[in-house]
Amino acid sequence: MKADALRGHLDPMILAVVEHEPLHGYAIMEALLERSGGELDLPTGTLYPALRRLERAGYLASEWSTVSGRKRRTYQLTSAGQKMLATGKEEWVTFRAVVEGVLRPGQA
Amino acid sequence: MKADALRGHLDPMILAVVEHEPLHGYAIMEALLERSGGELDLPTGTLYPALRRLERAGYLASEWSTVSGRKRRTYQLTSAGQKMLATGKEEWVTFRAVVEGVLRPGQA
DNA sequence: GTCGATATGTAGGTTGGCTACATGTCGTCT
DNA sequence: AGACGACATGTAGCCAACCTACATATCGAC
Repeated sequence: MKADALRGHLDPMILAVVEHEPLHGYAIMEALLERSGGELDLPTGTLYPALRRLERAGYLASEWSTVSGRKRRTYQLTSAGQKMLATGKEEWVTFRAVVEGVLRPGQA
Repeated sequence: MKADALRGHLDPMILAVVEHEPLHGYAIMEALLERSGGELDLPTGTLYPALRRLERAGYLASEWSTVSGRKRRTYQLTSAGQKMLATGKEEWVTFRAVVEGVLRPGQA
């Protein structure tokens, strides 16, 4: 998968994995990897700046903790984040329709 | 639809509309608009540089003509472009699976 | 003779995902 | 003891591509 393909689609994906349970960065990485069937292996230079961006925008809130000697920053969805996620899901459906209308991926 | 969403997906879409008939830039714009149900209205500052990029990369070949006093540059798919288009379609299917695996767009 | 559709193009800004680097803990194996 | 891999977080700087805004020109209709 090309790198640029993610542009503009990563944010809702991150919000989606913390929708039902707060997770820390590393766990978010693992969740994305698992939910994508091993395809989405984000470098830390992508994930951590994205998390800070989403927090600065008010879609996530974070809290530090220490688990067995390791520091964790756990993120949870805010209510603004919940709205953003809903919007993102709708936009994805539109986007998919646009691409498939043009691409007709089933056709040779 | 957010601007960045297109990133990395536009190239195969352009190749797709000239797959079966060569078209000039303006006609490509209209074809994209029509196939996307009016959603994909590309600014010229996006389309024309993209066409030149695709030609420079060897996926399109162009030819000038004049139709009722107006100059047109008509693009057609090369064999490399055909391969690229096929690859692009496959990558789209993968990408869609990744996003939907993470997003679960049907769920509230 | 003005305006909208047709037609093509460039310059420059922005942005977000990437590479590469930096730091530190913990458990396991040898 | 110490080396190594998994766990855990982060920054600096690069770059591609999509965008806004601008520039140019023809044609038909009003």
